[in-house]
Amino acid sequence: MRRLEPLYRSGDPFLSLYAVRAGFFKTCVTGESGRGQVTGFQMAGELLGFDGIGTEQHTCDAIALEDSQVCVIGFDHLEALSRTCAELQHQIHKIMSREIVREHGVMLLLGGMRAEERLATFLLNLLHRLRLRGFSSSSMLLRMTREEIGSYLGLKLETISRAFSKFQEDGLLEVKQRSVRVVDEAALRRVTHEAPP
Amino acid sequence: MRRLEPLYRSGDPFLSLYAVRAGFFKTCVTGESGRGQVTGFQMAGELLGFDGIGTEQHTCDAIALEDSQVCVIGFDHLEALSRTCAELQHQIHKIMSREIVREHGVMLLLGGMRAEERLATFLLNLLHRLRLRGFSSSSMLLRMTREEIGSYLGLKLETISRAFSKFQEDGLLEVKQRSVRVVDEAALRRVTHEAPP
DNA sequence: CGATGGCTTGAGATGTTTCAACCCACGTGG
DNA sequence: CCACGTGGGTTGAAACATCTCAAGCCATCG
Repeated sequence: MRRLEPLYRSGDPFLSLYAVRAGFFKTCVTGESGRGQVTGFQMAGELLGFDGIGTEQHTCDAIALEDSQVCVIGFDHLEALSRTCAELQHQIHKIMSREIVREHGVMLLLGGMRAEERLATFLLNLLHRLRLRGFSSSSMLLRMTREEIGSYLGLKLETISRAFSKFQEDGLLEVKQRSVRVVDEAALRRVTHEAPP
Repeated sequence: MRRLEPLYRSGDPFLSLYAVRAGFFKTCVTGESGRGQVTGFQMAGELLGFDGIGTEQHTCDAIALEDSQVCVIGFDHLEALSRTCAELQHQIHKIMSREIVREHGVMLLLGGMRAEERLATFLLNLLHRLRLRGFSSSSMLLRMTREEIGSYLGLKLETISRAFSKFQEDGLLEVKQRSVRVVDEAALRRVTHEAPP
């Protein structure tokens, strides 16, 4: 599928999970008040669609941020299969549990952290996930806009932009538009650890 | 179990889920930086412990906010059982999915709402859950402190206190310590809907 | 009855948002 | 091939919401 195309939208009937085979997605919810929020970014190897199981309808939008390929996993089929394979069954539970825990982390971030702390946490998380996939360098090409990062982190795009500039001034990053090189990873990590009393 | 006793703590090995039979709990995570955050409140009929499946260890603390009783559900047992009963299996998936969706809602709240909007949303959600349990009145007795509400909503206790006072002044609530009577539910709902552009 | 934990309220400090202007990179069509 | 339009990004100054600090109040319990 092509960039900016939706994989599914809030309200669509839930039939399948999707494994990202290649590409990059964002998921976003829209509240009653029309306000929207990015709830996550998904890259190759990650699963999408768990939000729909509870209500038989998807409750958020999944949008491709670059041309992508997904593997469709019929959920009925998956449930049937997992009844015959305890290992598979357990894996499903683990993946959903990890999603819950990941969101706890986001709540911690949204609930108490400063802008720079949020961005540093976000960048380190991205870096970590890229490394798990063998991109062991410290450079990355962001697939999302400042606005999308801001939405995810509960900040405005201007604030994200300022934080990037600050990190660059302080020699933690080299930022050229969407490309980010982590110059001083230890210092970036320190930013996420310093807690104001 | 008695008030303020932990049902489980972060780091405890994961063995079981817990169904709240009676009483009231909070769950809270603690980040690297020592910062803590309440991630949810659970009342009778709700399930606790899903955070532990992914890592075989609990990743947050569950604390009783009043004397409570839980039903322990061995997870191995539950998985075995659900392999023989598609209906049960599906229920488990649904419950976990709903937990994920609930957290999306909290992210929306933490990411973009104003203090009063957050508190109004929180109170309406509590009211809703109490009504599902047959407490159809518009009064409730809060089981948590202002500080715990604040932690959950990403605000300081003083801000919660001020928001309560404001709602009282405006005739939306009657607040006497922990007891809250919703006087104008429609107006409270309106507070949650007005979005600043 | 005094101590304690929880709650309220005020005033000033702080961090983020808002508004506005401007810049830059990229792609398109003349 | 260049000019221009557009979406995304940067930066500054002022407005705003929440936090911080501090003082005081109220209920509960030993």
